[in-house]
Amino acid sequence: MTPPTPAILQVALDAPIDRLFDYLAADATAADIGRRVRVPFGPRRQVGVVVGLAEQAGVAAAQLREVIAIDRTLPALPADILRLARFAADYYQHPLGPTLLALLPPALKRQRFRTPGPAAYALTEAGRARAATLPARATAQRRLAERLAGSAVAATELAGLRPVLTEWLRQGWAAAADLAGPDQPSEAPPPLTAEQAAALAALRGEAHGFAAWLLFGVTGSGKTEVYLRLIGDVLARGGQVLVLLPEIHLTPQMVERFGRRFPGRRLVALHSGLGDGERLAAWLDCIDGRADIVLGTRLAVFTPLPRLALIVVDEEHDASYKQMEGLRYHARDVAVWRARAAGVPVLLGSATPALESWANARRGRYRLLALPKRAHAEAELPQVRLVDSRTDKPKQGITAALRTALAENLACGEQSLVFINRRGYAPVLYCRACGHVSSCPRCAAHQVVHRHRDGYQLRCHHCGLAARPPQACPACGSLDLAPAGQGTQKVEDHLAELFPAARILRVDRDSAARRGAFATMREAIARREVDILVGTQIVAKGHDFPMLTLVGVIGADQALMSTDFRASERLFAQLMQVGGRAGRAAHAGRVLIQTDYPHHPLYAALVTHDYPAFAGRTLDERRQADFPPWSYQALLRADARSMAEAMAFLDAARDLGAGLADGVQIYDPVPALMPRISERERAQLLVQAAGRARLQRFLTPWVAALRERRTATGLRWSIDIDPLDW
DNA sequence: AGCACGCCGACT
DNA sequence: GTCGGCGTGCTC
Repeated sequence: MTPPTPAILQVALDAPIDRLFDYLAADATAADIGRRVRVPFGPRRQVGVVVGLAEQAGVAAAQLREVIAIDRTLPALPADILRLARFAADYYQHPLGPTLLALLPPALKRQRFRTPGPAAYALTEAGRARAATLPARATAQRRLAERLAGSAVAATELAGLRPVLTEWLRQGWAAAADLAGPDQPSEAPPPLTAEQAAALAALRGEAHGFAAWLLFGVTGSGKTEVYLRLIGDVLARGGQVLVLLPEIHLTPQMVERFGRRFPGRRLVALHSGLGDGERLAAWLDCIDGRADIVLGTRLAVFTPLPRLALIVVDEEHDASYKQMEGLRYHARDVAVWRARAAGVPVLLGSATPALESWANARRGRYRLLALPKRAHAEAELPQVRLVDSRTDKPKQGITAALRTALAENLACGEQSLVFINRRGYAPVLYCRACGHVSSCPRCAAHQVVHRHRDGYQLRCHHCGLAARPPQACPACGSLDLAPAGQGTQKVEDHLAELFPAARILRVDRDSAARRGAFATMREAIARREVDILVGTQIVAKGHDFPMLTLVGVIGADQALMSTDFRASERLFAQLMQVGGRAGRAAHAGRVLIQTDYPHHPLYAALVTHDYPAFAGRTLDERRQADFPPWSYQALLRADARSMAEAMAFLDAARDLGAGLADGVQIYDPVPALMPRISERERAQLLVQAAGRARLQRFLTPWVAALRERRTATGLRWSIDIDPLDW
């Protein structure tokens, strides 16, 4: 009998090479596909994932090396996740290895195949007997026995008792256990409105098999309640549910709400704010099928879930679903693909759907469900008023109309929000003598004035460079320098002058930067310890502030001037959201928007809360210009020390693509909207086609050819499919 | 991405 | 005379 030929493993590695590597493994079987392996790679060792088994290697036998170890202690990545990764790698033109390794929890990318211990421990019967007869001097053992006396205890709470625990486990006095869910009754669901009931009935009618639903519901219409009801059905049938949320900030609130509704269910939060250990434990709960509900940010879309039966994407229009580097995926789109592959429904929810999704609903690819009214009958949509800032000239950014409204609200003891999407004190430092403005030495951007200790600091929002403000103008020597325009800090100062008795809180990335600061601020607001909030978009996203009855919007107009064709879509969504903060419960709300363009159709649609009108008009404009969603785009970006180098690469790329382009339009390379960041000159090349398939057929060979070429030193490039940012 | 190999300037 | 600059090429 001849010994069996050693199997050859095809391994995906975290190297920016779009290729698999073959290794010898004497005892490997098909069951190892999806498992982690440690392999020698050049002079180093690397962790990879087995993606296939072969009888023959693609390289000469002499080149083959043995795998060092196969990790058989952890579950292998299931086939559906391998397929999902392959789809994402192909579609987003990213090598498979880095794609696969990006979807593993960071703890699993490390060399040592350390398996995490059980999540919780409990006493065994023998342990209980032992505990009763412990001698008094066995203090550590007594402490352990006391901790474990009740129900199971989480491993993380047994720190310091580790050695004793190990001994007790060895003796069979303690054992791994499941953490018991809190033993409380589930919160009674609120009654449904007629619209919610209708949406739910439609969803329930087709709860099996793939379908993509767009749940279009105004803020406060109770989208979450629809999710919760549907999730309840799925859980009752034994399914797992994946819920995607745009921001880490939103997960604690949602986890709490889901936890109250489904107290006996295993709920797992998955986001980048977790420590490596917690993240691994959460991921293992998912892949092993213990988790019932997974709440997570975009990366959670790749989580293995053996019983997956429903995917929900909340605030589906949110741009934070798009990854901006590496594998530049859009979690909503990946979710739809995954749902189709898994044969389960996917529910996309938003008050202001992405125009891509709206168009998909109009084309019949997604089914539209609408919740046009607020859930509480008494809570009317906020009244939106435009303040003409050409006639009511703002002082320090605030018009008389807004000042009066703030004073009124303050007098009634109600909360107000002043929304200004500009961090810092003022957007620029300006020389009144010659007109010079502060600019970053490393970027093509202005330096923003920030308050700093007792004075000011100039900061670049692109590269982070901070500098002391000059005494005199660097251009003309004049001493007449002044911060120009408004930022959150200046508005905060000005409001403090206008309303000395008011308690003012600024909420922006700077003030919320410290870990937990945001939660602390949210609690202060909820306890009504704040009269006026000043904030950027960070406050606009999905937070309930029931006492808030007035929202003032400053400086919205600048988004109307943007060259980015998506700027107006973003502005509309942002203003709808921030307006939705006003008057959610029983209090009616008011929104005041200061603008020089009170007749602009975008604002007109806001006043009437008419997203469909806005979307319809904007889609028509996009169709005229042949922009997405009427076309599909890919953006090749390059950066180098000089613009000429970046452009030369893109010129060559364009020439390389010219022969491949079939039904694909390749535009000329142009400098990026932000042509210099951190002393790197940036340029880009747009490729566009009428259909996804056409674009893909072009991109695959083109990007492969680009990767083949050796690029000039110091030049970096990347490809972004369905780019959202210019 | 790392990391080694390889061919030209300023140092003990 | 070497130490080291980073250009170029490879990793089963």
